[in-house]
Order: sequence, then C-alpha cells, then structure tokens
Amino acid sequence: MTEFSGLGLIEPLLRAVAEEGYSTATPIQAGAIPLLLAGRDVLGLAQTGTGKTAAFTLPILQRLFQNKKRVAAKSPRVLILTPTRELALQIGDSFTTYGRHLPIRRTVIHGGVGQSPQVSAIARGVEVLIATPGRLLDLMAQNHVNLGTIEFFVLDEADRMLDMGFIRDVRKVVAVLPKDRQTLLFSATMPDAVVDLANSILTDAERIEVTPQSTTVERINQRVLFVDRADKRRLLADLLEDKAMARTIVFARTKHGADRIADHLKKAGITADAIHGDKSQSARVRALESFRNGELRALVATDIAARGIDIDGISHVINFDLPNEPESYVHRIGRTARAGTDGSAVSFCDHEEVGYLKDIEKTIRQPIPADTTHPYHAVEVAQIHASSKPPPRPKAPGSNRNQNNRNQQQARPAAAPKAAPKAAQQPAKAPQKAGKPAGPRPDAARNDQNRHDRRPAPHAVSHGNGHGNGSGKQAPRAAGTPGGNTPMRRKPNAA
DNA sequence: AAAAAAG
Repeated sequence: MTEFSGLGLIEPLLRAVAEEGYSTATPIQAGAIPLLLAGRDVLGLAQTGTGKTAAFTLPILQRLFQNKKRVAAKSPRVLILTPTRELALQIGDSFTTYGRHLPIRRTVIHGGVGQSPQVSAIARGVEVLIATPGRLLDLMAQNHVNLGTIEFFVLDEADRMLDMGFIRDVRKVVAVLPKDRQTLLFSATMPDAVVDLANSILTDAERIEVTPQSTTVERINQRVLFVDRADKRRLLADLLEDKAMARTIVFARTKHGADRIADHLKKAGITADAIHGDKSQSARVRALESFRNGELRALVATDIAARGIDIDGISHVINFDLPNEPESYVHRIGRTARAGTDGSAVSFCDHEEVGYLKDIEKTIRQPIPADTTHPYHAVEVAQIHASSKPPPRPKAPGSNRNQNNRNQQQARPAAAPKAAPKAAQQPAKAPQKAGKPAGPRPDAARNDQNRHDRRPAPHAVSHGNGHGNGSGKQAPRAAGTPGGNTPMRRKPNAA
C-alpha cells in the first residue's frame, strides 16, 4: 500500500485527493508520481481503470505550481492529446478536481462545438490545454495557439491514436513542441508503431507497466448467447426487463445499428439513448450525462465508448454485436466491474459472428460460457461454434432454424437467462478487502489495483530511450494481460 | 469492415 502522503505531493493536492475520498495510490500512481515530480519522461503501459489520469494530473499540477510562471496569451505550458472528445473532457474534469485548491487554469478543445469560446480561453491564457488532434491542428493553423512554450506533453491512448489514423497529426504537433520538455506516453498495447513513436518523442524514459486487465476481467461474469440475427433486438429487450440491469451499456458495431437498437428499446418502454461519432457533440454529452445520472437504463454505443469512458456502476455490458477486433472485447467489458464491484458481460453471437467469438476466446485465453437455456438460443449457431471447423460461408436462411429452436423451448418465459450464474444477474458487491479502494479513481474509476499493493511500486523497468532495444522488435508487454498486449495484429477467422 | 476526429 502506498499512501498518497508518501509520494511527495504538496498539501493542496493531498487535500483534493482526500476530499475525493482516497488515501492509497494505485500502482501506476505510486510509480509515476515520484518520477514525474523528478522531471522524468514516462512510458506508461496502462489503460483506463488503472488510475492513469490522476497519475499524471497530480504531478503536472504540482510542477506547474512549484515553478510558477505568468502564462502568456495563447501559450499553454501543458499539452495533453487524447483520441476522443469524451476522454479529453474527462481529463479536463480531473484537472478541475485535483487542481481545485491551486490557481491553475485549464481548457479542453475539441471538434463538434464552436471554436470561439475555445479561442478566447486560450487567448486569456491557460496553463493546461487538453485537446483532440483535429481541433488542435485547426487552431494551430489559425494561429490561435502557440505550442512553443510547452513544458509537459502527454500523449494518451497512443495505440488507439494510431489505430484511428492520427499518427500524422500527432507528428505535426510534436514537430512544433520545444525539444526541452517532459513527455509522457500512455498506451494499453505496444505495437511496433507505438514503440517507434515512443522512441522518437521520449527521452530517457522510465517505463511503468500495470496490468489491470486480468484482474478486472476475473470479476466480470461473462457469457455468450447464441442467437439468430433476427432475434437480437427482441432478446435485448427481454433481457432488459430484468430490473437488475439498471445501468447497461450495449455495444453495437455500427452507428446506424446503435441508433436502431436505441429506437427499438425506446419503443419497448426502456429508457435508452445512443452515442456514436455521427451524433452532435451536444447529443453525445446529453446521452452520457443522462446515462450517468440514471435517467437512462441503457446506453447504446459504438466503440467510441469502448475505451476510456468512465461511468460508475455499470451493471452489465451487452455486446449486441461482437467486435471484429478481439482487443475491443476486452475494452468493452472493462466498462463494468469497476469501482470495486462485480459486473456482467453478455455477448450475442449470431451465425456470422462465430469466427469473431473464437478469436476473442483465443485472445482472452478462455472460453466464454454459453447460456443455452434461453428461449432465443440458436442451437445451430452453438453447433457451429462447437465444431472446430471454420464458420460456414453460405448465407443460411436463418429464420427457419430459428423457428424450430424457439418451439423446442417455448415453455420458457422470455426473460433473463436462467442459466446464468446468480452473480451475473446482479452487480453484486465486490468482496472488498480493504474497505475503500485507494487512490484517485483510476481515470476516475478504481479497480482492484490494490490487489497489487504489496508491491512497493509498479514494475518499473528503466529502458532508456529504447533505441538500444536490441532488435527493436521486442514489444513491451504487460505480463498476465490476457492477450491484450500481443504485439501482433490478429485477423478474425470470419470476415 | 467500422469506428474515431476538422469542417
């Protein structure tokens, strides 16, 4: 257990931390905070849910405060880049929370909203600028922001940033930053492209690795429901009749699909809304807010919400569509079982998704138990999965089989899956060992990092700037993480 | 193949 009080943080920060109800730091916080206070670059292999955001928010605030400078117009001292708007906003909240006793100003800039309030805020002068790449470049091109004064640069979710094609944008931004700066790069995985990027932007970095996934995933009750595509929406509405599913996030593969599902739920009398990248920013904020405050029982999302989004008390994650990227499965289900609670993840698998399911099971290195008792259970889909043969190509006329399956099991009421272990039905309280979990919530959410508390500090490996990394191919990897950090890209069997 | 992000 590392107490915050032992990390060298100043009183106004410790007070803010205490006011949030934390006393013990998560491993990444315990490891990163002293390094960052000492001015080191850090390569963090960590994802949301590890306490990452507070791990950099706190020391950055402290360094800004201890080295006070008058901030010139348009010339922030800190730049934080994130792949999504929602993540940027969350980090902005973190600075507000932990900086509440310090005279540090921050502003968040991102697309989808008018730029003038952002331009004025930057012109007035802020220490901390949190941005998504597009709007930042936009404002840079218009000379609304000067990055020549940046002392701290944080690249968050670097792997996702690259996946989303932001590498060029990131490099454009980095090109105008002063060479003499402190840099932090966070990434959940370390594919070669991230290793290259890390090597080019970090100087003599300390590497910190935390592995939340395996421990988190353990507490998630996972199961798969084999179902015919045509039955998915009815199945979903049926499941949601169970009031224990009080706060459920439903993942869809496409934006259009997400809208349709949300509409269907609304018609079924379930409070729901959709969030995806084609929605206006105000609609995105509204949906997230209503879901957070409990007005909505279900939030239907694309993978925009698979990572990073932090909402308390999500009891269930439903994969209405299986993700084609196995990695995404782990991120999605990680939205539940946070803050020390258990959670359930139910995945619908239709005939054409069997290949994805197999890839996911390979990635997490465990089979996902099937619920075969549900009225909508599609026997043939289950058989396809059971057979080791690759999923069949021919588009089978699904409706007939479907009908049969249903008839066989007609007696069962269409409700929550009976076979599911009890724990799956309700978000049971976690067997919390040590009372209140520690640490500023990991990106605003705690998880069971305290399980590792015995370790004095996260596994910190000095590896310098990485160029001496032998072949350079050795991607650092979080030990024990279920496949999530495999440097190789996987291809789904069926696609 | 789809998603995210600048319009």
